[in-house]
Amino acid sequence: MSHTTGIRQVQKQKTRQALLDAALRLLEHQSLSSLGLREVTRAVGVAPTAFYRHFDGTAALGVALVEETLGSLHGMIGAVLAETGDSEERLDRGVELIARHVAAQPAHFRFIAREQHGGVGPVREAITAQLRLFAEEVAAALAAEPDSAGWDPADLLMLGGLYVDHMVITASALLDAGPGGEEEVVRVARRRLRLVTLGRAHWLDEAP
Amino acid sequence: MSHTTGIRQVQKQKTRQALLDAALRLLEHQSLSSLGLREVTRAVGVAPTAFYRHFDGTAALGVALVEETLGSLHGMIGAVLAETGDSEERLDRGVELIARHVAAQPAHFRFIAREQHGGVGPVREAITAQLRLFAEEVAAALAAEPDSAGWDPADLLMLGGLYVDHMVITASALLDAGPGGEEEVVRVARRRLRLVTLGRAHWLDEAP
DNA sequence: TGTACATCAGTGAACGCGCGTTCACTGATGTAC
DNA sequence: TGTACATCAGTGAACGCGCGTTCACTGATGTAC
Repeated sequence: MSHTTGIRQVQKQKTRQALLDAALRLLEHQSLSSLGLREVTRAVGVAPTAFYRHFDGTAALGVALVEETLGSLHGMIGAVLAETGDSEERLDRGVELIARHVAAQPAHFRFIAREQHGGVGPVREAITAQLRLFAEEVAAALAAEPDSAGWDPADLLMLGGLYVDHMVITASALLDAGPGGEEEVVRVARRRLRLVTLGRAHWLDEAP
Repeated sequence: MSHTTGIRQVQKQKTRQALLDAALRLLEHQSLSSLGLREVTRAVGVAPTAFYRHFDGTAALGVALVEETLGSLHGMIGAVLAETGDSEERLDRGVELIARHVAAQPAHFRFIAREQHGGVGPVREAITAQLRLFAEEVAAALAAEPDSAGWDPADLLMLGGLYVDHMVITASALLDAGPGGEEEVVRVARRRLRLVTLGRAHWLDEAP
């Protein structure tokens, strides 16, 4: 049986986390494909070779960062959308939730936006898979609403994907906006969401 | 007075274009920040030092690629949107226009999607500026339609930006989809656009 | 048209540098008895 | 509890390699007269 609280495991975990943190900081101003293994270990203060005790290479570290950023978010968006209140209130809360998360972990979301279409295949695939999961969660939350009666499940997934893509775009726009421009970004993001919600309300008006 | 058709200028232009073409091909599987100057000159078959006769560095080459990709597209989208026919027809044509362009120049659009949030500042800024121009052009085209009577110009720009972001997302999705998945991507993209158009039709229903 | 000089796109050698990866190692932590 | 051995996270030297950039150059093209 393995001790999960042994000094060794704790120390190893600490070093691993230090590597992730240092990499994330370095990735604020460059992309993963140009991040050097030695750059990361130098920032942490360990020998370059120590890196291999934790990751196969920088691509594997990138995949771990994807998990760290998006893994903890599952369920949160669905929870907000499942709250009571009218549509407008809920989407306002959704935008605020995203704004809060982005503000709390800006570097994480910068990384996701940057690597979503970046040059490192495994990382790109990990992000795509996570965002697909979010789209499905949002679709499931939407399906539970009375407004969604009569909707094709594929169209609900389409809508979920639209919300998720909007989330990523908003996060990225918030990061690109200076400290002063954030309010404007949030304002436009809300109006975009309202337009989508209006379209949703009239989706079944025409023949399918 | 400078001869613009001199043998020298023609040859220089050819080499410059060869550098751009080679770089674009190399960028299909990596991002600009990891692209090496020597890699590009090697692919073209000139000495590494020849690169400096044309570009300050790979960042400057990236900015030139942005211009090459998006510079020629101005006006085209606005022209499609300004055509006669109902909204649905026009947006179908818009999606087809994008699909055709992406299919015709896949590497160019891969590059734009990849570097839109990439690690090279000047390139990111060039792409943002070009996309902003597109959003304004779309907004201007929309403003000319009877449907847009009573719309706040800022909201029209919001809508234009929504269409442009959707264009980029669709282009990227088309590239990520295998040869078989393209139809599904186009189908979903059309439904997303229809939903946005529905929202647009009911935008003025509520009090502003 | 012919000649003499100027321009400048592309060359090739050379440089110092940081990279990723290998390897045998060390010494603290963990385990068996 | 104490001892003897096993594990394994982190070390540090070493390697070959390709990188970006510099520099003085070459020779075809361009220009002046």
